[in-house]
Amino acid sequence: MIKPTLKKIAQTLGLSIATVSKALKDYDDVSPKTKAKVKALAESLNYKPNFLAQSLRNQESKTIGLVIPEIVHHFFANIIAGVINAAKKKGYLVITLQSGESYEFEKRQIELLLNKNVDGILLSLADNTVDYNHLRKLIDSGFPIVLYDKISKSIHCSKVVINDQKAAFNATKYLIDSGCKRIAHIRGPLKPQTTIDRFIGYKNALKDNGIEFDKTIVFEAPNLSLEDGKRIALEIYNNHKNIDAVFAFTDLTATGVMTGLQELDVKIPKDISIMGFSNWLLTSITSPKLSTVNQPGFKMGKKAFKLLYKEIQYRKAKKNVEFKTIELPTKLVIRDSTR
Amino acid sequence: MIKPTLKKIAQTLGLSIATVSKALKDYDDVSPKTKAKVKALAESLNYKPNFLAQSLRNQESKTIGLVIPEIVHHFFANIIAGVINAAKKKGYLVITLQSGESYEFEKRQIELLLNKNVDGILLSLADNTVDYNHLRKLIDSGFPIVLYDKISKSIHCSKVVINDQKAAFNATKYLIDSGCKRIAHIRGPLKPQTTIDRFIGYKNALKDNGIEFDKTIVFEAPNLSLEDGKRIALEIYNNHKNIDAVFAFTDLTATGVMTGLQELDVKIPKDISIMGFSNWLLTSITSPKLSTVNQPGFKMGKKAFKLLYKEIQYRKAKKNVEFKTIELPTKLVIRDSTR
DNA sequence: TAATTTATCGAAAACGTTTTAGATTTTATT
DNA sequence: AATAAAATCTAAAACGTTTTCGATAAATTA
Repeated sequence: MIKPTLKKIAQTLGLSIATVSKALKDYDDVSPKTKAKVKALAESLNYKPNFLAQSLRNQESKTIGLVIPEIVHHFFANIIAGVINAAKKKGYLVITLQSGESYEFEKRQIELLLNKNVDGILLSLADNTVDYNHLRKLIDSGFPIVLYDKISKSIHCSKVVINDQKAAFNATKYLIDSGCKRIAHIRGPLKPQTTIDRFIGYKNALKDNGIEFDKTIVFEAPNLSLEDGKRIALEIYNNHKNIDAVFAFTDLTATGVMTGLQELDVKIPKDISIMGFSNWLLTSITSPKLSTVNQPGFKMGKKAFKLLYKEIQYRKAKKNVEFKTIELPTKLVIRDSTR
Repeated sequence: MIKPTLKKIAQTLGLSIATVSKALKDYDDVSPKTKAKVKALAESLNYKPNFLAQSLRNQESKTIGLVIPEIVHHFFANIIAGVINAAKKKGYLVITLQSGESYEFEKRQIELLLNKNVDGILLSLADNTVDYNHLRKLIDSGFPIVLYDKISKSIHCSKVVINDQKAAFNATKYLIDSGCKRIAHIRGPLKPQTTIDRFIGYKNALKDNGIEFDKTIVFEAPNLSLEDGKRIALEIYNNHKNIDAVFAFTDLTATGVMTGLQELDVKIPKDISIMGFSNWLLTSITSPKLSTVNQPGFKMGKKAFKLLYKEIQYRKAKKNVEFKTIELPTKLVIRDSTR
């Protein structure tokens, strides 16, 4: 009923706590006989070391913190799953916290995690985070942090990202190669690096193919919502009749544009090609099915944990850690919303 | 740089650790003057008590475990968000684990959480869990557990659910009231109570309205996937031409049926009405938009935590806890896939 | 002034583990 | 048989708290 401890085992066996502890960990200054006795009793009592005591003594909690902008989000949910999956394999547990895309929350959540003595933190920057001093201090103090997805180039630490520029370049190039000449782009919230990079990729693809960049057909979707997309659809229909393709920052907005245009009797992809980004579940449900760029969330979560784990190990061994940035490959997924 | 402790504060102030500890907690056997001194120094050093030490001493970790069948799932992601949100308000952190709908995993995850000294566990049963002894033992030992969504009536503990029977009854009744006479049902995996209850609700609605139950138009979707739905669409088209409505266990399968039928040139909702369940994001993206039953995931997560929290408090105070089952209301969401 | 009460502090045990350093016993060596 | 070496064990400190209980000092009462 009551949880067995080293003390109890020691008492019933007439040994010291130290010997019991060492017996269970196969120290070689414990005789085979006592080892056997101790292990047998521990087994029969179903002894499990008290984690809190271990953590306190060893100064490591075998727990990491994961702060996520939005949990209810296909991509981020995949990341959570990937992190938990990889962590479990190394005996780590994951405390998940939501930043809600707010800088203030982000700061508070990190503090919470630090007070909880997590061994490391996985973080994706909130959209409106622009002051990185809280992070820099932490990193300088030697605390293991790995940034994933929404990173900042000005923070010096390990990161896991996709190559947004390249992905956007390829997506745009596909549209061009399929015959589109006037390609609109829908940007996300302005601050994140992802927004900037996809925009650059888009522009580069235009330039490389001799298409002049026109800022009047770059729209903004601050909420990345379906409604944002519908609003932009109307805008396109009313003021930019000659647009023949839309490359959107994310699938949901792309879907909004597509359905919005369809309601105005625009034919997809005959009149306008639509390209999304992320490869959410919904892309295979829209009609026509949405072409998009696959963003490997699960894998990103796994890689991010692995990087963090390595850093934790290095710190423990007092070895020098050198920061690394892992770039995960994306893949163009062509379905039926593009020519 | 290095984390301040009670010891350090005590040393620099020439006090004992005990006094410092008590000063910070406003014990009344500490003079106002020393209280002020201690608090001032603690503040300036940004002292935060070591959580592990507190937990070990107080025998509570202020952490709960959340085991979820599938993280990448609109409904469950909402639950995670709800739990984390409610937990944060009470100073609790959440360790999330995935059971992957496997009984074996479920058992192992619970053990993991127990070893981690969580103060309580929130659990949704894996689809193939049929042996509840591991849970019963835990509950009998007085460990706080709250079951949510996928529960078992034979486990005696607190629960948070929706009234699946009633929800299914209302959904089916809506189809009947709108003129449908031959209504198919798509069941989920057979074991979970939710599958059973929605099936009962469906049957009851038929009976109450003088429609004979016909088991040949009850289909099974073991994976609750889009493909399951498409397969069933074909089956309906080939062998059950007179079906004029489908009530599916979940939105994704409903969408599969709908698109499958549309590919066979069946008109939705003119020829066949489609009703889903859960109100996922995708319901407003399908064409036509899917009618469904709203299942309040976020709220369910919140309520589940609150119930667990209460139980933890009661246990600590050694008060008697009486188990409670909270039934959350669902709502019929009528869109365009039903007449 | 002596006795009593009250205010203020600190020593120490406890939570359950890990690990160092030393103690004790056993075995091997001469 | 005496000594050295090896094998096996334990005491104790440490991780950082919390809390009980006793000690001391100050204030009050008689």
